[in-house]
Amino acid sequence: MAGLTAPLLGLEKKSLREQALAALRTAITSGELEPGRHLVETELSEMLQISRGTLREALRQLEQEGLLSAGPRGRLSVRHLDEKEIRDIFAVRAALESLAARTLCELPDRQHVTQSLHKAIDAMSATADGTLEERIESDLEFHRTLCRLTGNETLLHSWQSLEGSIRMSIMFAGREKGVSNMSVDRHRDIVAAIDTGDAALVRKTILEHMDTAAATLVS
Amino acid sequence: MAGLTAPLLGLEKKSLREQALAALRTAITSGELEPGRHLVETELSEMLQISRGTLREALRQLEQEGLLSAGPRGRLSVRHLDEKEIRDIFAVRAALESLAARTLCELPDRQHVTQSLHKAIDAMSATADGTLEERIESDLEFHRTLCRLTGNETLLHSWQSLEGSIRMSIMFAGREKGVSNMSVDRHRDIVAAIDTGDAALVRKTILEHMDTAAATLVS
DNA sequence: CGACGTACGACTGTAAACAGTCGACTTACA
DNA sequence: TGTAAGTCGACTGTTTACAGTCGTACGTCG
Repeated sequence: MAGLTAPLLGLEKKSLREQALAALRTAITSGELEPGRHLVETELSEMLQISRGTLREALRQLEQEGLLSAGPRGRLSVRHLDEKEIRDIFAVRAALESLAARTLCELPDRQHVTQSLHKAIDAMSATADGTLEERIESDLEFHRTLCRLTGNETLLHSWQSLEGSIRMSIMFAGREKGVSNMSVDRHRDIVAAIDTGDAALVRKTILEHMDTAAATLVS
Repeated sequence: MAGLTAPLLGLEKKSLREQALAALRTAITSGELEPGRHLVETELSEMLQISRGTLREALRQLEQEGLLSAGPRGRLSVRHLDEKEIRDIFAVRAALESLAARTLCELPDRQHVTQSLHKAIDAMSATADGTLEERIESDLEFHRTLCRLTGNETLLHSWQSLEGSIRMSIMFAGREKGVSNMSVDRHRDIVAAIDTGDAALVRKTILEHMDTAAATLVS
């Protein structure tokens, strides 16, 4: 019975709160709920067919993820990201992923690490001709894997807290700029650097990658 | 009428949710709610004299801050930190504060920055003979200020998301180890490094500071 | 004409009630 | 005696209802 993970676990029904959370995240990053838009609880709750109480729990979570900003009297609106904020987000992201990469260098079996990362890169190649959304997702998947492989749960959690903001940055700034910034080769460079085990090189590679990405979005 | 900020804003009553949040944070970090303890919503809500709905919103927030961990069926318990997790937390903290310090180096007016930081250090000196809690608070206040002064809201937010975990680490691991790790001098070194504007030096100083702190807690 | 007041509408804050699920304990039966 | 079915209690998930607050539009009085 061991090793039968995913398929059987399909029975576990996600709570409405989680479903609402996912739906709202998607709605926001897809632009269906445009930045600056005021969110009215009663409206949303009947759109999503859930009660306000349940909705509010999801909203709190989104608020803390930085996708929503609170105005006076608890008034929520979709966060608007200006160029400075995007730069700031990517600076934090760079710091986190830099830590991740450095940590991976010091791991005993880099074998498994680079193998997993190559798999993620292959997934990116597969979506290279897909929609913007698909390419963004596989790109983020790579970077999330980078953090997960460190085994540092706190690091992964911090990164995921930022993930929504990152996705928003790319989607909005990227729509006009015609982002092609998610090159597969760049990611191979990162893995190669990790493979060498040279922490300084890895750090440098990641920081450059982030700088490039951020510059593409705001320039 | 301009410039009359703080005193007049005293009227703003915090919502019950925020009060509950603060109360629970305190209860957890003070050890009143010991690690591993199961939290029962109905119990807490009547302890705090608030409804479950309001409480649940606060719990979601604490969950995301990493102070609570979710078991099966949404069962919440106070998170227990082992030594690896403490090291992981401090690694992320180091990455964030390293970014903060580096950013401060590149700021136009380091005058104002170092001035504010010296003020925070003075506050630390003032509580040097106080209780463990007081010293921890003034220590965290210094590091929070470090992040705030960068002007990078995302950085500050990420750091604050970690703050509860940091406080927990110090309180629990520190209780037995008799933490004296919050030396005022160490912090002066950091400010001095920032004052030089040498990013590499600053980074090194911060990382050493974090290493020392983490080592004190887990060794 | 302008300042003040007032009634109404729109939302959020908060509370209380209902429903479903899991575990523990008990009981019946082989 | 051991095992399976059944019942009870304890929680969480979710919904519905109520209260309070702020803005707005309109009306009144100076």
